[in-house]
Amino acid sequence: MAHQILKALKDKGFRLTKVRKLIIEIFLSNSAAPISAVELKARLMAADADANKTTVYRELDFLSEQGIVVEVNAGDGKKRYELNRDGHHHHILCLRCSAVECVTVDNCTLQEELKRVDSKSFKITGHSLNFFGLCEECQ
Amino acid sequence: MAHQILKALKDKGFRLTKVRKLIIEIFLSNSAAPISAVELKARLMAADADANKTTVYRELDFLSEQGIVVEVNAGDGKKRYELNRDGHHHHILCLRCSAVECVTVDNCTLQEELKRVDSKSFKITGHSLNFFGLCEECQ
DNA sequence: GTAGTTGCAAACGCTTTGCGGCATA
DNA sequence: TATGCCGCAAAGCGTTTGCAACTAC
Repeated sequence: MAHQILKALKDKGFRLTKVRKLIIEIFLSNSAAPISAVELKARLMAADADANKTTVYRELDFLSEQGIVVEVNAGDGKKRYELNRDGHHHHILCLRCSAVECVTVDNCTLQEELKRVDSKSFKITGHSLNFFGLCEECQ
Repeated sequence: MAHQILKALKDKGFRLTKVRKLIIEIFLSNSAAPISAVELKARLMAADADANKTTVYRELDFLSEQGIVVEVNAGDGKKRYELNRDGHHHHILCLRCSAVECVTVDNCTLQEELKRVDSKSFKITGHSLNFFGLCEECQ
């Protein structure tokens, strides 16, 4: 799993540093929810790989540019990232604790809306759907 | 139009200052797109009512608490606000210039998704749907 | 007069940048 | 060794807070 990503990076001439490998590993083993830079830094720390926050931000930027992760906007002022998986999905956000969860919507009914909206002057390339509410703990 | 809002505020014991009245006026005459604090400050300046940025932020907070405006998250790190109108609607965002437009979706088909999602541990109270793309000028 | 409101300055949280040094290939 | 990567410090941006002065009612 990780090998494909690592190999692809190496083939492009990028280096496989300790931090980079660990971050990719963390993303691979963290399918549940998008994580922020601060959270990622904490995870690295917990894994005995204390990386500077600048490095974390730069690495997230890098992985995003490489299409390995994608930015997820939770609307709480923090950027979050998750693995760039194939499946189109959306997110649920807790209004109190800002927890984020992924939701798989079997058959995204937004396609009709998209067509309707696209007739306007805007050229639509994508959409994001967020559900807001309270998670189990915060209810 | 404005009178109702102003009267309601006055009845609650809040004061109708020059800046507050002007901001409400600006929101009323600006149905097209949600605006940010910085944009609002610029509009005030243009109307010969130079308000401090702190005041602008506080006033937006206040109007939001009073339910007169609602926060709109464009995902560009800036909070935006629009009049709290009855109609449920969504937004289109330009990926290049961050312009925001409102879209009225006749019959929001998200209700089914909502029910499906609500069965999970999250207690869903709302949702936000944003379309991304390029506006006419940026294409 | 008394609360609600304002401006100023300073701080905040998250993110980015500049630069010298380090380490992967 | 050469380029990519790193940490540190500092700055950037949008936003918030503390405090004293002000003003609408």
